[in-house]
Amino acid sequence: MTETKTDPRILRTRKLIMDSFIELSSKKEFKDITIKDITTEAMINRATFYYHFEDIYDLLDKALSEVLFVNLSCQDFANSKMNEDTLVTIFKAITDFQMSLSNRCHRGYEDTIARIIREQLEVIFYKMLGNQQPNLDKEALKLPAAMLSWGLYGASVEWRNNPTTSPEEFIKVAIPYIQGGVNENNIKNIN
Amino acid sequence: MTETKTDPRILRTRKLIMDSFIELSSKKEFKDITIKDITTEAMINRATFYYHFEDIYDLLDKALSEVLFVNLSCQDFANSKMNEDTLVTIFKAITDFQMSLSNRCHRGYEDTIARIIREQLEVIFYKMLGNQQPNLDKEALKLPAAMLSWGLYGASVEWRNNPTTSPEEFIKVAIPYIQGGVNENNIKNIN
DNA sequence: TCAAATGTGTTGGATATACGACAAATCCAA
DNA sequence: TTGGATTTGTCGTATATCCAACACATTTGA
Repeated sequence: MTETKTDPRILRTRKLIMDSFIELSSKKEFKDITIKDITTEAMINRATFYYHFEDIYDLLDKALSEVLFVNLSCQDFANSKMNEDTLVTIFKAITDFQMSLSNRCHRGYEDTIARIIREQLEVIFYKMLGNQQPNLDKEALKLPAAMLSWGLYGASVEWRNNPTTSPEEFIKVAIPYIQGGVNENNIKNIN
Repeated sequence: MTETKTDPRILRTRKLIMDSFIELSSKKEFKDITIKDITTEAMINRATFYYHFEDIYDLLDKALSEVLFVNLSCQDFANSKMNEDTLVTIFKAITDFQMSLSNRCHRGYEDTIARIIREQLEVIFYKMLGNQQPNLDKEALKLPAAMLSWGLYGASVEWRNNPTTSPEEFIKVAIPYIQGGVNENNIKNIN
C-alpha cells in the first residue's frame, strides 16, 4: 500500500553488513565477532554501521529477523489464509530456520533468537488475520496473533527437545490445540 | 609505490557497473545495451554512471581493459622477467580472452577490442622491460614495448584466422621473430 | 511521415557514506 | 594489578550517490 521506496544506498549497505555478519557467523562464535570485523569484511566505514544499527545486538536482531522473514515470505503468507496447510508450512520454516542456526555459532543467545522468531511470527499472524477478517477492529487481532505465535513457537521448542516425528507430522497433531482457540467466532467474542 | 587508496564507494560502484555490463553482454549484443539497462541492473542511479564514465564506449574500453588486466595480472607479469615462458603464458591469456569475448556479443566492435588488448599489452611490456633494465632511460623502452605488443597481438590474429596448433605451440614457433628484435643489446643500441 | 515513447547527457540540491579524530570502555599479557 | 592495545560510540567535514527535472537525440509504431 504505502510502499515508499527506500534509498538504494541504504538497501545496498544493509545487505553488505548483514551478508558479512552471516558470513562471519559461520566462522566464529557471535561473542567473538566485533563490529570492526563486520565493517572490514563488508568494506564499509565503521561509522556507517552506526548509521544503520545501534550496536551489534541490534544487528543480530535485524539480521535474524530478515533471514526468517525471507524464509517465511517466499510464499507470501501475509496474503494467504490461515488453515492447516499454512500452519504446517510456517512450522516447517521455523524448524528449518532453527536447524540452520544450530550450524552457525550463536551459543548463549538462544533466548534472543527465540524472541526474534516469535516476534516475526506475531507480525505474520497479525497480517493473516487482518486479511482474513478485514472488517474487524485491528486492535482486536493483536491478542490472538500473539497467542498463535507463542503457541506455534512453543510447539517448535517441544519438537526440538523431542523430535519423535517429522516437523510436518508433529505439527499436524498439535494444530487442533492451537487453532481451536483462535477461530473466527472467538475473535469476535473477544471484541 | 605511490599507492593512494581510492574511496571504497568508487570501487563498489565501478564493480557494480562493470559486472552488470558483463552480465548484460552475455544476453544482448553491445549495440542493444543501453545505459539505462546497465544502471537498472546495477541498481545505481543513471547520473552516477556519468560520474564514472563518459559514455557507453568509455565503459566498453574500461570494462574490457579491466577484464584483460585481471587475466594478465594473476601471475603478476609486471614483476617478472621477459622470457619464453612468460610470452607463452601471456599469449594464452590473450587467446583465452578473445575466445571468451566471442561467446559474448560484441559484433562490429572487433577493432575497438583489438586496440584495448594491444594497449594493455603495451602497458605490461613496458613495465616488464622497466623491471628487467632499471638503469635504462624509461623513454627508450616505449618503442620496444609498443613493437612487442603489436607483434604479439598480430600473432593472436594469425592464430585466430588459422588455428593449426594449440596457442602454446603456435606462439613458441613465432617467438624467435618477436624476441629477436627486442633483446637487451638492441634496446641499448636504440638508446 | 509524424507523433509518442524512450534514451542521452547535464544540472542543483538532498542524503548516505567515508574519513580522521576523540574519549571512554574493554581486553589481555606481563 | 597494571599498562598497552584494541574496540566502541560519537562527532564534523568532505565526497559519492541519489533524485527530479530538463533539453535534446534517437527509436518506434501507426
